[in-house]
Amino acid sequence: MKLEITCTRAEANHTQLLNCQTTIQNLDNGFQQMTKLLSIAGNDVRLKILFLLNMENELCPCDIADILEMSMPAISQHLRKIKDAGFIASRREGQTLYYSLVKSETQILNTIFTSIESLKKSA
Amino acid sequence: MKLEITCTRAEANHTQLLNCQTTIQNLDNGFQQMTKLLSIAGNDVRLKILFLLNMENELCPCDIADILEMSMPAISQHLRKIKDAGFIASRREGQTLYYSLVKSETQILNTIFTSIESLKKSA
DNA sequence: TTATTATTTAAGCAATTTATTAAATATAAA
DNA sequence: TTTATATTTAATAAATTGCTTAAATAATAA
Repeated sequence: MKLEITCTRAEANHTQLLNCQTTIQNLDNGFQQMTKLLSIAGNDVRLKILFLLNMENELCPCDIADILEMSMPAISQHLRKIKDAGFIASRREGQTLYYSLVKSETQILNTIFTSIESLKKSA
Repeated sequence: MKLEITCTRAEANHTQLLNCQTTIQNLDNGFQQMTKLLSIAGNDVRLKILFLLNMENELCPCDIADILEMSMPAISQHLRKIKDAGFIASRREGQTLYYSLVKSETQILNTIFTSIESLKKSA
């Protein structure tokens, strides 16, 4: 495992830096998966969609569009992105599609939702 | 609080939708702050920087550039973005700037870091 | 079949992101 | 003062994001 040192300050501990590099590389899978979740949730609209699905169990695109006062295509495209990432699933009932959280993939979101609620207090 | 209903399906419970809208609006401050954190952390490079700062307590831009094998300006611009958001701080020691996490603002990240580490197992 | 409703998809576009390269600061050393 | 090192800033440019509008599906109702 190579480590190109560009910084010449004495304090730079090459062993420390190499160790950091190894750790980051070993956790590559974790970083990839977590970045996927956070980049999905790191958008105002999508975070609200995820929160709402957690709160209401399932909602159709139309409900979400009404609640967030946004257009259907805008919501639909966010839903598609979240679904492609595997964090929500849909079931059809007639013309209506119901979206819901894939619980096994979204455990970390519970911490985030709780935190959002607690941030209210300090407002 | 108005609610424009665009969906005509019978199951759509207007009270439920209005309640959702109220909840989302009441938590506006929480959503804003959480979106800020998640949009910062929802980038591969920045998530790794935050993880490294948590692991090593403080690092200079040069260390981070070496570890992640990226250019100094690229790292510097990520650091600036994280710092502008208030999640890291810096102290100067001669020519070197040391960056570290602002603990009070990054508690939620601990859950995320733990999760990254545990995702390794299932790889 | 035709019309209506729920939803998605596609095309286009403005705004944002993230890297690169080159130039500017800031501190320390010769 | 001149030079070197650590870092930031600025100017681009390519890629991505997230909306809009219009068209395409899919299921239901008339």
